[in-house]
Amino acid sequence: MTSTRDPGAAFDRVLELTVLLNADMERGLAAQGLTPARAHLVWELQHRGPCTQQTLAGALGVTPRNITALVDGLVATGFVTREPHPTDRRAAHVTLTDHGRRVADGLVDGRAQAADQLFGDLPEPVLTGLVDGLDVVLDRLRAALAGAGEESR
Amino acid sequence: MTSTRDPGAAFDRVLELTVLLNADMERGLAAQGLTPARAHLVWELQHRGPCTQQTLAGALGVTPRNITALVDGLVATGFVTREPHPTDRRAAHVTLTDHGRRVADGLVDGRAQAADQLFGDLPEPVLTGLVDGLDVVLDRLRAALAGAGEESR
DNA sequence: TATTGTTATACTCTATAACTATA
DNA sequence: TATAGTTATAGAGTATAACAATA
Repeated sequence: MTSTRDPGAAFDRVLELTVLLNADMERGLAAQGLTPARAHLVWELQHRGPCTQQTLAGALGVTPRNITALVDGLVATGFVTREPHPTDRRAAHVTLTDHGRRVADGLVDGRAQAADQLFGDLPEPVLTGLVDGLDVVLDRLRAALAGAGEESR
Repeated sequence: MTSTRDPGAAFDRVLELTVLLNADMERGLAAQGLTPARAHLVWELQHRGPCTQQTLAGALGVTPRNITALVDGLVATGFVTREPHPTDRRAAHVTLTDHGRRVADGLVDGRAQAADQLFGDLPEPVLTGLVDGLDVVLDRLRAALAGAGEESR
């Protein structure tokens, strides 16, 4: 018999949470006319201000070529523009449009609302227990990933 | 000042967990020669036994056309075969190869190991607190998604 | 007439490699 | 010579629509 307090049960819950959370976020982004990859770029842009595509490639962890494609899409849909870089004529300055900035603000708000909807008004011991548990699991996961990174070096 | 026990902090942890977990799973699957979508199909196939592409389309929640592509890829890489359906000559019976079955068994094991690595040997109050918190959050999320589904009807 | 799977077409995300313009 | 971004090419996942074979 399987307990609801064994490692497998906890893992199942976390997996379901990731699936549902992902679905929820994609739905919200699509309503704004954004894909997850494009939203990520918009998000970075709002936090860093206008920057080059190289910078964005580093921030998103993808190739410069991929950034070209993402920016193309965001330009076509009116979220960003490619401005001339003030000092380097090779580079482009990617900049949020007014619309892009409004949507980006909405993403920040939406994130706060989602956090509140899911975790607001939790009885104090429940929230504390959850956060403590997550911290332990996150530490273990980071350690495991770092170890795997070492191996394949 | 932001507490580490507010809704935003909990949400941040959950998001980081989903990102890291996803990266870890993709890495493991890639090592087996599987993409997430193909692994999902293999997983279903192992739990249901041989079945038609229509059935798989329903199980994975994608279009039949997409299943054609996924099965093409899995046939090419030796995980499954398309057998003639015993009774319906229109349909294909998608079946795991020996290799596919071995890898699928490995996925099941890997999942159990991951659960143990992340959640095994947790102090009882921590595991209990975590599972209780996740249950509450999952309920809220399911309710929110159901509500959103209603609206767009 | 309805169902199963495929061909045709298209969009998105992603990568590598070769190339252009500029530093 | 090195860097920024693009063109060229490719693979994977996803979708809709039209069509063939079979039920």
